[in-house]
Amino acid sequence: MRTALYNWLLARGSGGTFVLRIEDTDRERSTPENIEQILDALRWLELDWDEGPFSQWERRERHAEAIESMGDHVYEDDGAIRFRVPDEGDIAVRDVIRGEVRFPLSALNDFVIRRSDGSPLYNLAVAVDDLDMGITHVVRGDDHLSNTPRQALMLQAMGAEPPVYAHLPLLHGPDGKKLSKRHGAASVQELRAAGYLPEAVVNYLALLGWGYDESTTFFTAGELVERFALERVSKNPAVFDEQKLRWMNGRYLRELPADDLRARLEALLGREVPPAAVEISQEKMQTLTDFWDLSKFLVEPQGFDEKAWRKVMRDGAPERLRAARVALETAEPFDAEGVEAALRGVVESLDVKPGEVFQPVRVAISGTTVSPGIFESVAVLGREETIARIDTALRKADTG
RNA sequence: GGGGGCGUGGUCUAGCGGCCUAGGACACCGGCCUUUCACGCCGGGGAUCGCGGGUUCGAAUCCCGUCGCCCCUACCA
Repeated sequence: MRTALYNWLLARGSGGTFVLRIEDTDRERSTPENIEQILDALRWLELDWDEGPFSQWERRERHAEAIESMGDHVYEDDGAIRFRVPDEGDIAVRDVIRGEVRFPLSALNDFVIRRSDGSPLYNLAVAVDDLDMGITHVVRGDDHLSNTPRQALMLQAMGAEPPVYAHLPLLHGPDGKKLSKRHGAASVQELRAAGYLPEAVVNYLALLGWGYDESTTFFTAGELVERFALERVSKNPAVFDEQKLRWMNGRYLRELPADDLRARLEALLGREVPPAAVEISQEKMQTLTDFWDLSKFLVEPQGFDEKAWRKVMRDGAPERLRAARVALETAEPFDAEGVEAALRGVVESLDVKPGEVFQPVRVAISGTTVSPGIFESVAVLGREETIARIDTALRKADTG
């Protein structure tokens, strides 16, 4: 995140407490709304931080004072204030990821730090903030590296030591373009809505541009705090790979206790979900939103998917379905084991392949060819509902 | 144009002069498991480490050059 959270966070890591400025990526001034969005995202990710005061763009007196303190490093130009960059020499920026980066001053023009209308420009605002808030670390996107000498120059002119910088490699989308709020990054919100778990997102993000050793892939938040080091962050931009995130999310999902998973599903879907449905879907979903696709048929009848119907309901399938119906009418007990015994009995007596009985039943109750385990699904649906849906399917088979 | 940054399989990475005939993960392909789809397990293809020189007994790792991509060069952030 970058520009302008314009506030600081207290981050606690193994290295102790340091004051960090986090900037978000869009090149627009932060509004209270998008600051709130960012904070909301940080809360969702369950990062450990304390919010500091926000920067005040409208601190005209303070900015005037700062400009004053820069003496003849600044001058007026047609109402605006410019910073005077020496013609010779160079300035070094200390960056924990890139090392020491030197910029020849001859390449820098005198730059405007305050507009003629009195408003501060970004470079001035952050330099003053860094000084006033005692910022020790600035962690932001690589696209700001070239801006750093200007900020360091101002800090120097104000008689202050520049903070430690860490310029993170930028993230790109699969399209190769920079990932921005509208693509994936605002994404923290979008990722949440798409059914990703915060712990999986944190784990995946940590691995984008960083690796601990040659084989470790999974990290708890605690391990990350302990092991993550800005010094080890890679220097080159990374492509955000949602497939890998999906995979990782699935791994985290399957580790979740069933009631925890259900609570998260209910929070996301905004409705109650049957514990049994969660249990039988857990091993098949990769994201929370997959659950609904997988299990909505357990909550209410779904229409038949035409493709699935044509693929399964042919070559005597209705007859096998009828046989299954009969067996299920008397299956006892009506749980996964009982249902399995009944349906396997049908398979045996008809002398067909298991799938030839199971698939028609699956389509009958779920409308599709993809669902959780068939015995569990039938058991969760209950005898009455299962029979009713089979009857519906049989009627369709007769008429269609 | 000037300045800065970056360059390991399709993707994310490990690697910091010999343990690299370049390791792991996602994706892909094949097999096993199997009631579908997944999961899981096993196996496979795929990288002359952007390119060219140099240093060295030895380089992905050090140096130089070169090419490509990105950033800054705004009274944007």
